[in-house]
Amino acid sequence: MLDDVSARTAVVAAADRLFYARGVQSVGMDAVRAEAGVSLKRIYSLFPSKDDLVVAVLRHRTEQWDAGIARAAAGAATPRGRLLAVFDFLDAWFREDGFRGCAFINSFGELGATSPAVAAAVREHKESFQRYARGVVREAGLPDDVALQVVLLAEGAQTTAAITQDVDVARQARRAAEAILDAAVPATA
Amino acid sequence: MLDDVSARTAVVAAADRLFYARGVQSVGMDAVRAEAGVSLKRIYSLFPSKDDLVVAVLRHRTEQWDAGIARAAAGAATPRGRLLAVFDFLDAWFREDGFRGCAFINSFGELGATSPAVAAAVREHKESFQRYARGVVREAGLPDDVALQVVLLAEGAQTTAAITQDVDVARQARRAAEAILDAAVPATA
DNA sequence: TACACTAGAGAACGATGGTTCTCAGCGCAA
DNA sequence: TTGCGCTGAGAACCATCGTTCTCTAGTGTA
Repeated sequence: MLDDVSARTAVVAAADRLFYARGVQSVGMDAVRAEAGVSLKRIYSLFPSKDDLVVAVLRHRTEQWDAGIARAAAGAATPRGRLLAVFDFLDAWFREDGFRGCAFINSFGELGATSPAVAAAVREHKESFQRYARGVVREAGLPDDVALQVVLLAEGAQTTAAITQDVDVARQARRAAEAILDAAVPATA
Repeated sequence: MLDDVSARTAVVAAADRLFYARGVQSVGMDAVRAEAGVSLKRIYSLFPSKDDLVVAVLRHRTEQWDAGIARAAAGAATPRGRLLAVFDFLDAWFREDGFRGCAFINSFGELGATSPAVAAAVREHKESFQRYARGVVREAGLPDDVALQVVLLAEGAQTTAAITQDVDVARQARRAAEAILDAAVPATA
């Protein structure tokens, strides 16, 4: 028998896999039960409703995202390098089997209009990413606007890579980000 | 009584409004019937299945998108201006009531994994937009890569504007595009 | 008037979903 | 051993959905 923490973890991981691969509404709670190996009763004692489970999955994804970005940034010596590392992180992700775009964007499109909790979780995640970018941009001594511009490239890369399956997207996004950063540094070339 | 063409148009328009506002799976065919004022029997004689209706809605959106982009581009004298006009078009759109992101991205996230027809329609639309950008970029005498980079900004702007409701996104995307274009012109400042 | 045909309203159908309930089995305290 | 409480498996429940069917009313024609 699993303790609450392990059961919770198993359910979230299973739901994440299924929701990401097929979309939330295409996956029944029974499929989650089967994938997680945790009874429906238990799932509903851990999460009051499917909506709460979706939110838990998104929070879990936020943690993974943050960790991935941090790991990529750790290899860079400068703020500029840390910003561009985002695109190397994306590049590796886009090449993974089963990559299907940004789970937050997908969930927002599917449920944002009908579930305020999901919409809020998505917004929170995207705002947190923008805050992160802004922090690094400031370290680099560049204006805040640059952060949003780089973020736009990262977001666009995610949806475009998902839809077109073009494996080159992250590299192009990185080069565009370089151009934006170069243009933003006070003319000291 | 409506002839087939008018009925088709009414159904597509109604479905478009509902699907865009709430997501596809959250809208039943009965709601489409009520909104369009066309009987279920008629709808099913016009579209073999909901999936086909979704595809028809997407094709209709593609036409609207193309027309909007063309209209925006018509006011610009240079290829560079036509490229940047995309962001003015987006800016006006983002400010509309009920703006909820790109219908193609939303549909792809929701149905891309389960409906090959929807996935194909979305891919087609995005590829067509990339082709358009590539054409204008070539007119400007710039390398193809620039087109994809500008497209990434436009895509990122759409999802970010939808999620954060930040009204300034299109302007920032435009400025980033300017930086990319400037960086791409052979150094003749 | 009688008839054939069509279209719309909405009931019906079969499937599926989220959520709850039942029940049989197990561990454990006394 | 007896009985209590908890658990998992899955049936049950109720709503909803996509799709089809029925029935009624109206139209045009002879």
